[in-house]
Amino acid sequence: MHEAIRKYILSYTNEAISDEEYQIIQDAFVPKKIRKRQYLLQEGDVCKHLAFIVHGAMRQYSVDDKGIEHIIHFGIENWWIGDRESFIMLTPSKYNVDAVEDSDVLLLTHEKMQLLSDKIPAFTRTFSVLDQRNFIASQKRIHASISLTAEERYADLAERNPSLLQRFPQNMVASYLGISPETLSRIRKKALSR
Amino acid sequence: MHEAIRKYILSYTNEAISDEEYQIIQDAFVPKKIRKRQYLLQEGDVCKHLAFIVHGAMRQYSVDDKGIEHIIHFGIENWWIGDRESFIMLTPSKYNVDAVEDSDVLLLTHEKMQLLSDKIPAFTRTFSVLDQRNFIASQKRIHASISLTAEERYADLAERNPSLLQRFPQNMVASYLGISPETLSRIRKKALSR
DNA sequence: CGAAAATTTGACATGACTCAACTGGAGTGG
DNA sequence: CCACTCCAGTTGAGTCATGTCAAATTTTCG
Repeated sequence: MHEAIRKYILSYTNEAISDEEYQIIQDAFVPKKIRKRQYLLQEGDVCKHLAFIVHGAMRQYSVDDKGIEHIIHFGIENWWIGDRESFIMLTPSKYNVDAVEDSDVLLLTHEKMQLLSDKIPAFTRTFSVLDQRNFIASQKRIHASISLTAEERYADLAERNPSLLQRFPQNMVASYLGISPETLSRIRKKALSR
Repeated sequence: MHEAIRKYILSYTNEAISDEEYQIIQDAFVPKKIRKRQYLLQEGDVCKHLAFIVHGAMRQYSVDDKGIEHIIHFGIENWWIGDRESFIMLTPSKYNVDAVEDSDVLLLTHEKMQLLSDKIPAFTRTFSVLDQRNFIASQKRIHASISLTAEERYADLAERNPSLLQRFPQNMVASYLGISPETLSRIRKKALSR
């Protein structure tokens, strides 16, 4: 299981990881199985762990006054999930995180993350690159949301992240795009006839 | 002018900066004046500098096929501006960055940034905190855009960032919120009568 | 197989956009 | 310093994209 995180870090930095370092990493990450529909984080709790998804599919979402879910983040293999705001600030989260498929994750607490950042340069670099990529991805998503129509946003997602469309049910994709399930259904129908 | 960046870094890390370090920092940042309407970055160019705004107001935006501008980022004193994607990936930018008021900025190239990251721990930490904050801010903006109405998004911005409303003309605020200037005008009128 | 959930479809409502006209203030040149 | 222009902002009318609600259909899964 821990092998996954090793490969992941190696994919971000081309310098080697020593056995000692690998040991530290192995101690820092706690493996956990999360069954479909089980929560990793519930609204109101402080997000104590970031989770590295080894296998499975998860989502981060809020629920509004009307009981409607708004998905702001999907996670599949080799992605991280968790509420960064709550994790860093130690404030109660406004979000829920749960599993959409049975998932295997590696949990990392804030303290362990500090530890890794201090002791393992390759890890520091990995996280800094990750932050940058996240920033860029967020920027793209914001741009899409203020400048594209629902239809264009769907096409954009289909092109950029086709795997998400296969992995998550359509109503969740609609929520992620910020449109109603009915609208997404109609958009897809229209897209087929091309 | 460089004093501003020193104060800025100190506000992010409570450890001191030595005179040598300060010298390195001073060498890394190139001051520049940018007049209102002048470009810092034009679509198609690679973003060679991130700019730290010492004084002034700037914006980052794209222009669509219909010639409509979509503002994805505002910058005022003590904020950074530039297209991170282009800056990091060295790809041509899809965005323009220009000054909304006469501005004083400090320019930082990618190489200088690497240099500072390597040599000055306080700087590394500053940037890592900054990335985290950016990530959190982006997350909030995405959440707002998929779950709130135009009216709620305006109220949200007015509460979170009132200074932007005073600094930037209304049509730009509308663009930033992803709504038409007319709609924003109506929303404000409605908000007044409360 | 049967119940529950997801998706599709239709009819209708509405928030936001577009286009156009009007208003007022800021900047410019004579 | 005034007259003129220009641009931002406002307002109104009509349209369109997307949402809402409800019913029908398909899929999933116990």
